[in-house]
Amino acid sequence: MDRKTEILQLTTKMLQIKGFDSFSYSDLSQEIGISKASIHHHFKRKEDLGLALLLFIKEGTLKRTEHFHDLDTSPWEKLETFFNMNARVVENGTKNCPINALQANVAVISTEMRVILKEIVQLEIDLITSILEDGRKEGQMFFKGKANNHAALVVSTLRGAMQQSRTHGHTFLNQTIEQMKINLKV
Amino acid sequence: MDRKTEILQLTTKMLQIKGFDSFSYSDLSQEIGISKASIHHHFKRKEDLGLALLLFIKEGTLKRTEHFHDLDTSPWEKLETFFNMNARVVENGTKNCPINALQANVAVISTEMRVILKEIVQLEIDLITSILEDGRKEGQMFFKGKANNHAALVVSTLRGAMQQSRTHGHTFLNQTIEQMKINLKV
DNA sequence: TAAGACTAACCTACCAGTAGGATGGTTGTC
DNA sequence: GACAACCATCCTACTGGTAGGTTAGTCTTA
Repeated sequence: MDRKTEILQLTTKMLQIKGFDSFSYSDLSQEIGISKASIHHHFKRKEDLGLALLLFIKEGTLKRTEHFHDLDTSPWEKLETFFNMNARVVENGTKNCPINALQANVAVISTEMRVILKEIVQLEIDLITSILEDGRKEGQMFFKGKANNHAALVVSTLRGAMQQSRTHGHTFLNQTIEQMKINLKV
Repeated sequence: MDRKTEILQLTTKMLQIKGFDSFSYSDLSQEIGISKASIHHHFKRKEDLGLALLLFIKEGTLKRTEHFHDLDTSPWEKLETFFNMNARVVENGTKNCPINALQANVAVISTEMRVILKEIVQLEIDLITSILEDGRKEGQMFFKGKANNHAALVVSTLRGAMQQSRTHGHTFLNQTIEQMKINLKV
């Protein structure tokens, strides 16, 4: 793995634990074991690092989204996979969801970063929209109103529960996901 | 209004805009128009300020919760008041919900702060639980499973949507609240 | 030999926090 | 009423430390 990717992965971790404004180039350099100036060599300014991070996350989200479309499983299985993937991110309790972390820090990140952040969230909403549409079409899922609106609700709930789990523990997240599933049953 | 309260109110605002680690005593002193040392006089360390802030927020939440119990309105009206109150907090788009901000910063706040933060969230869940129970008992609301679990879901959704509205705008929050209300209709 | 990766040493700006003192109002005592 | 003791509030000036960022130069590899 190249250094740039290594830095981006560590940055993701730092973002999840501390937030964008609360980790430093010094933190990164110490953990990786190279000098602070070396991090600056790869990402001149923290703003550049932030932008690269967002593109890194977006790429990952895009790949996962495409993977979902290729899957030959039922809407229910897809939805559950999506929930499990997200639950795993905050599993050990110390890490926040990167999207949540960035949205909380919206005031201290650049406009460019904000644009990509919005695109990432939209990718997820679109994915859930198509899963919900398929689920309803096949008579496996039930919900009122437009699929798009309900997808926005599902993503909001998941993100909110991931955040609440930081104080209320991981079982809180699992219970909330369970309740969402109960609500979607026909 | 005394200085201490003035500082706490400004701290709440700063927390909402920047996050707990990203505003400084210097920020506070400049906005209020007294010296940095004077802020330290009132709150010796930032940790003390943080703790006082949590107690300040908890007191406010407690008062509001009690106010709800005294209200002689329908469960639906209560729920709507609760939603509107929260929506107003993030209305102009620059401010985050303080609870969200603190949960995102859980790693950089003290254990004492975390305990109170959890209590505040629990107060809200308990309030919504009783509103939902009343609503179902009176045949005005419909939801599956336990009221407590659905309340956790409602609070998570609201907090999540408040956070998402930072990138997706205020209409996103309104639509999500609307979808929640649709789901609760009999 | 040229480019990429890396480094020590440094810069300025800002951070939380402290020392020591000025101001002005309140309270107790004669 | 006058004086002293006090106390909350505020100030200037400072500390040690860390932030993001720069410079000028070395090492390594294709």
